[in-house]
Amino acid sequence: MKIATWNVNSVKVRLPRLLEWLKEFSPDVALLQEIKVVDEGFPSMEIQDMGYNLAVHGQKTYNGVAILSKHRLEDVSMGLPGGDGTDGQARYLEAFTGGVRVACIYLPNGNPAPGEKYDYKLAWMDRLVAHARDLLAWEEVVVLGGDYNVCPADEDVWNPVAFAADALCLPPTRNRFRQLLHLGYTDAVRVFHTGPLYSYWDYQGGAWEKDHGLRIDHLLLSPQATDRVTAAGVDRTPRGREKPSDHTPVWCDLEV
DNA sequence: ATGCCTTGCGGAGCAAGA
Repeated sequence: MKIATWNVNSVKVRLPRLLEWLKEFSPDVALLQEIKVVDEGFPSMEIQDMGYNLAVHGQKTYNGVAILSKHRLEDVSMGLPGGDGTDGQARYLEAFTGGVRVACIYLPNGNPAPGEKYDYKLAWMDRLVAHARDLLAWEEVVVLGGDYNVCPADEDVWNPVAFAADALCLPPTRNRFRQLLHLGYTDAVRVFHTGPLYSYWDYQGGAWEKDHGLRIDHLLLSPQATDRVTAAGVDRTPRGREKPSDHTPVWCDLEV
């Protein structure tokens, strides 16, 4: 079962890229972030025609997440628990599909740090850690995938010195990501690959051509999912195409 | 030091991204 995450940076603009990638890569489950549309604006027809069921948690202009699955989507819930209903940003969507519980995460960027935005990021991460802990009690095959806006280690940054004070790399950010690992979640890509590996390249300054990237998109696996993972990686192909997203898909294969 | 690019919104030039 192939599960992939991709920050598409506007599902409307990226629709041709998305459709060709779905056809070529044919993931069983696709977790999309930054769709930047309200639910009614989502290109449901085109995607359903390719054999996918949909769960959409949209928002006007910013954010927005969606889950695409070839399997039935059950137990769909919008929003990260613990927000007291005050979280107006569409950044979290969860569902059970094909025997796997999947979360689609668009974690706040947090820049500039320090500041209100960074405080929001850290608070959001604390809520994620708490929810991730709760999920473990069910002993399910869980995949927490998405744009984490976290570079877990220096090897995930093309220039660690330049990014040392960035919200994606600051110690409080990395500490919270590490809490997820300490709970028992596994960074799928790092099971199979060592060394520098990126999932995002800035549009500016020819970052893609110079391979000036960051690894900020992740698939975290519960112990039950880790037992079943057979492969994982980054699919760089979509980033090199016409009108690309600045992110590229990250995927894993589970034997379920 | 700043902008570099891309998006949405709205119909110019910001805000936001990372």
